[in-house]
Amino acid sequence: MNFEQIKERTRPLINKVSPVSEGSLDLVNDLIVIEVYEKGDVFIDRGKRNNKEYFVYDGICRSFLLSPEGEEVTISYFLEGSVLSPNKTRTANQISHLNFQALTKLTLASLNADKFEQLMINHIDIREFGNMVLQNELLAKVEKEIGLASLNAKERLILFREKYHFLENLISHVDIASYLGITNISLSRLRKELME
Amino acid sequence: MNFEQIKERTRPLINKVSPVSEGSLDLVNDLIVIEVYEKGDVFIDRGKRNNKEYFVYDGICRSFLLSPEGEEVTISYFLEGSVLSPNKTRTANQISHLNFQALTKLTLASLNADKFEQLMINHIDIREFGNMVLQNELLAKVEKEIGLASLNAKERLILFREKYHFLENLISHVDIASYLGITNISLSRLRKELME
DNA sequence: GTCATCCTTTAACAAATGTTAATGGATTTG
DNA sequence: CAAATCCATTAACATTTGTTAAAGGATGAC
Repeated sequence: MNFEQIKERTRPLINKVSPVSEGSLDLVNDLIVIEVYEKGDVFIDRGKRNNKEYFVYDGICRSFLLSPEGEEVTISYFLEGSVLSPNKTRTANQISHLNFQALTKLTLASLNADKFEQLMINHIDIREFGNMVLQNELLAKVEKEIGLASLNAKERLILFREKYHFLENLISHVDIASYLGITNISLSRLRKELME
Repeated sequence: MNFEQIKERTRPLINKVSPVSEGSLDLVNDLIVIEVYEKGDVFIDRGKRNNKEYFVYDGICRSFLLSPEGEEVTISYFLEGSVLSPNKTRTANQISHLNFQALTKLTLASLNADKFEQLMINHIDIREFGNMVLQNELLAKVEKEIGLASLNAKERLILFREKYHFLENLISHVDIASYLGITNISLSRLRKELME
């Protein structure tokens, strides 16, 4: 992928969040390195060092963690054309506290997080973009939290479908169930119930 | 409260998160305005403008939202000596998407968020502090999310007690139950069960 | 001090969700 | 093509959690 191709992929992705000037777009694109992963690959490991920011060009991935019982809990899904959680929010001292896994063939743009932070400091539009990513991230978390705290599983599944309808036929139901906070058996029951 | 008194209150609060130089501490303290609220007061309203950062000097408060069914859901508790969620994470266009309520008599240090952001941009130690606040905020959310998604109510209550043991005799059980994602009747049952 | 109010507990029953195990379909491997 | 593997579904039963209603206890108003 050459610079122009990268630029044309990055532009709508950034502008969807918070538009930046052409010059700022160039500065961001200068940092981009393309990474490609296969379905199932874990590309960020909890406990390991990571100092990158990521844009999702193609494919779907998820963040997950192990519960105290050792089961994988899906925290978030990230779709094509979205921005991964900001580095600062998923690392401490550059050590990741989450795992990220490709759920399909995955093409990412990765950027050095320190250099991107410098761009944020020096350019108000890039800063605005970064802050918007952060806000959206938190908003999504609060929404999910409210769902988990105040809705039953059926209502959560209905909301999930509104937001991620296409995922249900694409992604393991075990993953989706852990995202919804239920077992995959319960998920299966609810799917049946909602078909009638 | 005079400048020196404010400074001596702010110093440990900030240093606990990420230490800053004496000069930076002065710059932060220059922005501080003291606010005092009574138990029950809602001091940030969802949908209303807010452009402040806050430190909790004394007392306890919570953030909450209304569920689709119109019930209050407690999102987080903030204790004495802690920093409220960063403005950027709880507002969009300066409009708050959360409510914040004093659960006891409450003394807050408030700071203009734009001026504080400028301090973050210009001073690396203040920026580190701000970023640490952000990280801690997200970490707490992810922890809670995992709890809600993978533990049953009894296990969540046990974790809550480890983290906030003193709150249980101080705060309405209705609030705590909504934080745990259960009804107050269930909470009462679990309390009894855990006493035996 | 008594009444009123608010909060917590308890009880009885209903509904939702979990657990374990078996089944069936789809996909991959050899 | 057959065997093996993985995943979703189903069933039966146990457990957890919710709902509604009533009762008890604490607190504050008058």
